[in-house]
Amino acid sequence: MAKGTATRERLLEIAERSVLAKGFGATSIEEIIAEAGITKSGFFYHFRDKNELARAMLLRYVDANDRLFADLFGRARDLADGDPLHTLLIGLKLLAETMADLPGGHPGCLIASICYQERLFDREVREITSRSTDSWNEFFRRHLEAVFAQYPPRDPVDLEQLARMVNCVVDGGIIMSKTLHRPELLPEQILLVRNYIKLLFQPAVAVRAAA
Amino acid sequence: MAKGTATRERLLEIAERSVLAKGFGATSIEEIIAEAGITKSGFFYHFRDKNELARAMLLRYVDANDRLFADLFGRARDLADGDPLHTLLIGLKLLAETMADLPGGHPGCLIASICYQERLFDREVREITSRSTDSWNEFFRRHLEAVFAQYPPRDPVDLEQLARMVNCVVDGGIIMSKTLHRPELLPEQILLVRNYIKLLFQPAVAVRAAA
DNA sequence: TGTACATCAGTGAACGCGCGTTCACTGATGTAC
DNA sequence: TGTACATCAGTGAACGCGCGTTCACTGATGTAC
Repeated sequence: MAKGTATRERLLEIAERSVLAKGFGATSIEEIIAEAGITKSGFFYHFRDKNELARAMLLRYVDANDRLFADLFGRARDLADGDPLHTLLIGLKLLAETMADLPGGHPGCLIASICYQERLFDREVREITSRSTDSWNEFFRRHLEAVFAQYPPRDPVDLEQLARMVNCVVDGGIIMSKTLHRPELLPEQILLVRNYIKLLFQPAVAVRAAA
Repeated sequence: MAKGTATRERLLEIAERSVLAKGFGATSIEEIIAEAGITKSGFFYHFRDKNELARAMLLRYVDANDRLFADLFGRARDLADGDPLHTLLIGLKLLAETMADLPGGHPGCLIASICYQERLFDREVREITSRSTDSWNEFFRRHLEAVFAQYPPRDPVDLEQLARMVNCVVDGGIIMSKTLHRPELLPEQILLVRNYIKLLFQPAVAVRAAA
């Protein structure tokens, strides 16, 4: 990695931590560069202005999340031998375990942070947040549709709503974990929405046969 | 209402709107007083400093929410003739309807906003957020325990976790509604977690008898 | 292999502006006697 | 009922500090010929 790229990456990482702890408006360039050990002009060599920092930080966050999801659910599919219900259930379990293993708990969701400070950002940043939320909803909807094709639900259910519920529970779980300083609540909630999906789609016979 | 009390209330209302739109750090006293039409010194007559504004704003928000919940679930109990499952299901339906009726969608949850800017607040403010979250969790847990006493769940379930799930779904639903500019997603998600509770506790026989 | 030039990754100093906070003061209303 | 005083709900001016941004400059590395 080139020298400049490494510095830029460090700036983004410091900025993300600070934004999740104090918000974008209260995160000053001054403190970012203090921690990074460069001067203010060095910062402006990498980013035209503060909004470009926001954009770059957000893209980095979304990308990391996309890769994590693809990795976890790719491994889940391998483990499930292609069965869609098992893939989804194993994927959610892996997600819960990953969240449980984060030292100090989940640091926070940048999308949620930005949503509570939307006035501070330009249209482009806000569009990235809604596009990536849509894409995560789509991700779970596709998984649920594959499940639905093979497993009739025991209750009528809208798959789009259920897909959104997974993301809502994750975002809400992060907030509750942070507010109560109880990191275990996020994985707990992920496993709970997983239980709902299991209850909806897993045939009662299979449960008894497996037990 | 005395003159000063009305001004103070107006300041808190303006501050809350601004904090939910831009965050506490980016909400300046200057713009609050501009909208309220008083001078900066007038502001400092009502609040010793910015942290006292935060405290007062948060207490006002928590209090309004407590009263809303008490009102909705009080009406629900009347309508349900004391049956705990019906009380909870009707209460959640009333909650969803209330959220659906908010013009322009839910403005945001102050607790969530503060959680994404915790470094900006003193210990007292952070303690209020965690105490009120605990009390809302308790509120749903008590309702669920009353249900559990009369309706055996079709699946083993931890009532504390389920109580937390309701609050997680609400907080996550608010974020998704705000991010995607789709106010209908919040009531949709409340009804979905209501469906989970219904599926868990409502006896299959009763469903058919009622139909 | 040496030279000229371009690009990269910054430095250092200065800017104007808005921010939170303080202080001395004031006119209107309430209260004691 | 009048007077003295206290409290309420502010005004107006000033403060120092930190913020985001700009600008001219620089030493190290890469590239063309």
